Amino acid sequence: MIIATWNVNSLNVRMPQVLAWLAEWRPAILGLQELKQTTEAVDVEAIRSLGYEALVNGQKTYNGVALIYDAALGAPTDVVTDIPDFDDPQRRVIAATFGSIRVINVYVVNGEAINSDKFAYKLRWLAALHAWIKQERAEYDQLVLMGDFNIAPTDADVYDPESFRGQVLCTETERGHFNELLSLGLTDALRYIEPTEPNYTWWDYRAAGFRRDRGLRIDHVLISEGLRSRLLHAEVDRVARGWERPSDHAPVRITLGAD
DNA sequence: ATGGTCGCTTAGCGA
Repeated sequence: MIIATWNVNSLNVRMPQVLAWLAEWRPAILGLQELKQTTEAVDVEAIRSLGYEALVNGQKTYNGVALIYDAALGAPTDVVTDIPDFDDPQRRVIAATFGSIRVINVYVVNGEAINSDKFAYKLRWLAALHAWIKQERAEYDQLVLMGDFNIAPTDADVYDPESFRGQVLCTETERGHFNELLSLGLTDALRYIEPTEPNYTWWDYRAAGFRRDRGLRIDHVLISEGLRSRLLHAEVDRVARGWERPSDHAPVRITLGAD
């Protein structure tokens, strides 16, 4: 089974691509970020027409996340749309349990610049996420934490590490938060499968970033031990990033074998 | 060369 994450940068614009991608890859579960539309505005009927259902946590203009899942999986349980005990008007979280697998889909705060209020918000957000995931890890043996983390974990995940040194997405503080999540017993699936390839997931629209392969690996799929034993494959789908009118992010998908 | 391009909403912000 395939599980995937994709920052679509407006679901309104990207819905045709999402539908084409679902039809091509038939993932069991697809986490989306940056819907930029309200829950009510999402065209769930189009998703249903392909045999999928959707859990949506949207808002107007900014943020917004969804979990699209194969209807054959049946109804998910324990749906969560907020980090517990963390007051946040921004819609950045959707989690649900599908059979034995707990899936948490996040759109981590970008943070703008290291001296900004948004960066302070990012660090508070990551601390709250860690506390929550610690609890979830205790409760669920098979857990997926995926999404747009807005963190490049190491210099190997950056096309020009020197130019990004100490900059937002690449600070040691953010990388520390990412490593704290791994310390909860999670494995970076793409790094596990591909230890050395850069595997960028985001390229700036500006200055022909994709054509020149000036990218960062900031979208991740983290899996618990109970799923690492089932991990067969992990891959960045650069083809979708090359489509007409693309998102600035590529999908990341992992393949799990049978229990 | 210190910008560039998208998307949302309509001049400026967020990424």
